[in-house]
Amino acid sequence: MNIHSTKTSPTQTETGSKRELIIHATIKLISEYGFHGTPISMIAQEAGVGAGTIYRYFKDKDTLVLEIFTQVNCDFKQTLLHGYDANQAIRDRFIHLCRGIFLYGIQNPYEFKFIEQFYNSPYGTSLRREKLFCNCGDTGQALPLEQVFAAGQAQQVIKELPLAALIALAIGPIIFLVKDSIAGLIQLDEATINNTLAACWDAIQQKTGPNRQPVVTPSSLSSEEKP
Amino acid sequence: MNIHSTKTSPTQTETGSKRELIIHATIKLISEYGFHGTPISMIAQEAGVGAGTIYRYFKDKDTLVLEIFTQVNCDFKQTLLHGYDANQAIRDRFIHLCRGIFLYGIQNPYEFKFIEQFYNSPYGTSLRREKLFCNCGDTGQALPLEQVFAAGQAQQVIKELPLAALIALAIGPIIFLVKDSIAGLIQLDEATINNTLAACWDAIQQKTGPNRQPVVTPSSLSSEEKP
Amino acid sequence: MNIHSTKTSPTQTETGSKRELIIHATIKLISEYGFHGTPISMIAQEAGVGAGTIYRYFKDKDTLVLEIFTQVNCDFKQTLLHGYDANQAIRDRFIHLCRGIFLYGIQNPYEFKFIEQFYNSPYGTSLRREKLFCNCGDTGQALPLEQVFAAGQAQQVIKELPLAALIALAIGPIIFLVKDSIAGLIQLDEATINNTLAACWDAIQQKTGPNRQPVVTPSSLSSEEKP
Amino acid sequence: MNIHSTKTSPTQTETGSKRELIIHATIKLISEYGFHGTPISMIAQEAGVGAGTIYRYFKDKDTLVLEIFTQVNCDFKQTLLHGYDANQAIRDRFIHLCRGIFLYGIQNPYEFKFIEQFYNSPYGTSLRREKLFCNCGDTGQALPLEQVFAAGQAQQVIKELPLAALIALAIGPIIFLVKDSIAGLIQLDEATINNTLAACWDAIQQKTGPNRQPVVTPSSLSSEEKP
DNA sequence: CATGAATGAGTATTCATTCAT
DNA sequence: AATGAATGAATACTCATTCAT
Repeated sequence: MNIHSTKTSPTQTETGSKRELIIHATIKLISEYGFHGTPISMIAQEAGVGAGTIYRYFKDKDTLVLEIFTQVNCDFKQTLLHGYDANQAIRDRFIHLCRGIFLYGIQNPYEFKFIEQFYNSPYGTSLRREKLFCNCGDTGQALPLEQVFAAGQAQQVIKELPLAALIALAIGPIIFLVKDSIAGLIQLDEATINNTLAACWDAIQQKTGPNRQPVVTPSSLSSEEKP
Repeated sequence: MNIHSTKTSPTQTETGSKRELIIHATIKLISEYGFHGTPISMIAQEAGVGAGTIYRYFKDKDTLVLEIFTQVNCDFKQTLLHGYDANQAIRDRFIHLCRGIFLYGIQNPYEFKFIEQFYNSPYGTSLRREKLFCNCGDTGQALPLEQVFAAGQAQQVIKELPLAALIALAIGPIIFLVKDSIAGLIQLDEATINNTLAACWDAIQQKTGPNRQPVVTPSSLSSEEKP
Repeated sequence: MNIHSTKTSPTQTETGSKRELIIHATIKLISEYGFHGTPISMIAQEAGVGAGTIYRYFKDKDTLVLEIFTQVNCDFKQTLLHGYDANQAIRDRFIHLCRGIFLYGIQNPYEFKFIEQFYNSPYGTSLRREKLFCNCGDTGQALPLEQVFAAGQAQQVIKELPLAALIALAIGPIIFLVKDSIAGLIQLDEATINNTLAACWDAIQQKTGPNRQPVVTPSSLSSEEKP
Repeated sequence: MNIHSTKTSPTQTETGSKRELIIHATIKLISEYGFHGTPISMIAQEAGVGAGTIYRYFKDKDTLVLEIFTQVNCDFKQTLLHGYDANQAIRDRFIHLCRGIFLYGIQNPYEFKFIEQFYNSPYGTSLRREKLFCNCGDTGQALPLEQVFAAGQAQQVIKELPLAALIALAIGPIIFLVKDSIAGLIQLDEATINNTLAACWDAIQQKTGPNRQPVVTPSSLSSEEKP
């Protein structure tokens, strides 16, 4: 399951070994230097294979990255679903999925940054983050986090916000924090993760009590001032 | 500082001189394709100038981008501080700053994505997002959002989370949503903005009432259980 | 006569002033960096004029250099003839001309190196050093040094060597030494100059005494060894 | 050191591998046009290789030229020492070394001019011609020609002139003549070479007989006359 | 006349891709 | 299958030359 543990033996009898080496090298380097900042020759060197060899496994550089993204993204999604129980309470399901993102990012920093790089590139403009949780085999059914939100709204435990906003409130802070963590700006201990997850829940949960507070809105989108 | 004397020339497209044309083209293209994905020749074409002309205004490509970033980032920060009153309530100040990010992103999509690209590039690894709100002239004092958080924690209206986490909870969702908005995935009306801002506040505010709920933590970072 | 002494006044009323400034700058820079290593812009800056101005005085860069060479070379030749008396003894005439080269090189290092640069460039391949002493207005008559050599051979005071060889023996050492002097590798005092000139004369003079010595010539041009 | 294994391949032009082709082309073109006057593309074309290929063998243009110079200069020096016997008479040793320069220049015109170009370029300003005869492996001991001069002066067969002057008198004419020869201005037969070498010896040898003649020196370097 | 901003052809260098071994 | 030498198109940058002011 862990991609990095493939180093079984020094001999190259392992089927697909080279392919894996190439994939690892690509993820690592592109996560750091980006698509255009990572020459094929660098990938070949990091992978310990000849440059020409890469073209035996992938048609060209674009295909290489696209295929790797598909695979990594799929792994990522499946990781999230591991231990997921659709019958749990809304909040538990929410926390489960979001914690999964946290953990995945911390444990797979290269893959995490690779995915981010991809979404920030022209490639990722069409595909969008909303599809982050699309099913791998693509059965077409609604995605887990969306299901949670929909169910939560039906039960009136989650705010009546557009889906995109809910996703942003849930995922935005996590991506942000994981990046900082990978950059070494913060050491994410379990307490911080838990508290942050709880805070994310606070952001989206429908509050019932009297401490709701309206937002003052000085109509700032339009440039004309009110008298 | 401006090479051209900005005299309003008879021709009409002349608005802002070649330097401005180059800057605009650079922001637009790099915001979409990134630094390495944007050749100088492409910038020249988009700006409608000769490639050599760019080098009359900027020493090299690096300088071009760095100078533009400095300027754009400065504009951005000053926009945020416009109308900001440090004597207002914590929540109001928080909402003011965060709304500013929203509005800036919506009104200046290229600049917004350009800043994002920059922070995600090797350039931006040292500079970090935490410094997003640093002062332009750099008086050295604590940054506005950090001040709000510090003051809020002192007043016990903001959660006791690490600064990085608070920033993530505040800014993460906004960046995420603005990107989706720029990508055309969501139409951000004022209600959505306001509600999202309120939700961000919910994420960081210290709750006092009885509806606090602990997070179940299945100790997922380390494999060994704590007794 | 000295080109460098044109700095009469700071005001630019001096007719032809700009032209002279350009010529000075060109000689200085090309003597140091060579033709391809000296951009027009650098010449303009050194001369303190606009780049476009150079094209008011010279058609293009090639013409600029060619014209300057012609002028400098002419000045050089005329300098050599200053005080020259065709009625003096062969040796005196020889020494006079050769000393002139020495002095010219030491007093006009930029011009000297400029001429050298020119001869080492593709330009100078057609023109050749044999024409170093050609007449300025080109009256077609034999050149001074050649006349000296011819007269000397007629009087049997100069060796029966090809003209090119005599010129090489006379001028080669001087050029070599002046270059070293300009490079700061040797301080040329008058004694050294005089002694070197005397040595040059020794090289070409027809020896009459018994201390003539044949050269052992192991036929080295062809690769086959003698048995 | 040689990338290619120099195996004699079936094709015929393959002599010397791409690296050699590049080196030859570089020497030929730079000897004619100089460093700045010789684009990489021209070298590639002359060598019959792709421009990119050059960079497989040399880091950049500077390295290309520097490496070639080192090699050519080393070859040159070793050629001079071939058959050299430090126990011979001063004059014989002198003639041997100087003849070597002659022959090398005639047989390797491109290499000869390449070396000249190099010494006349900004590169060669630090390295100087005086080091022309430095040892390849650089044992640090005095250079052959200098040794000859020193020994000759000790034996009072060579004039008491500064070393630089002696070198100039010895080498200057040869370089001059070889250049003319390469330019096709003179056909150097063995007699001319031998006689020129003898003349060079005449220039530096300490004369003992009565035909020494003082030089009239009209104090030309400084304007003030000595009393 | 003088200028220097503007330009595009030209230069050094890199890199995705191919192909002979 | 695997390699990496070879390539040329593409990229950043320079510079001779022009021309509007």
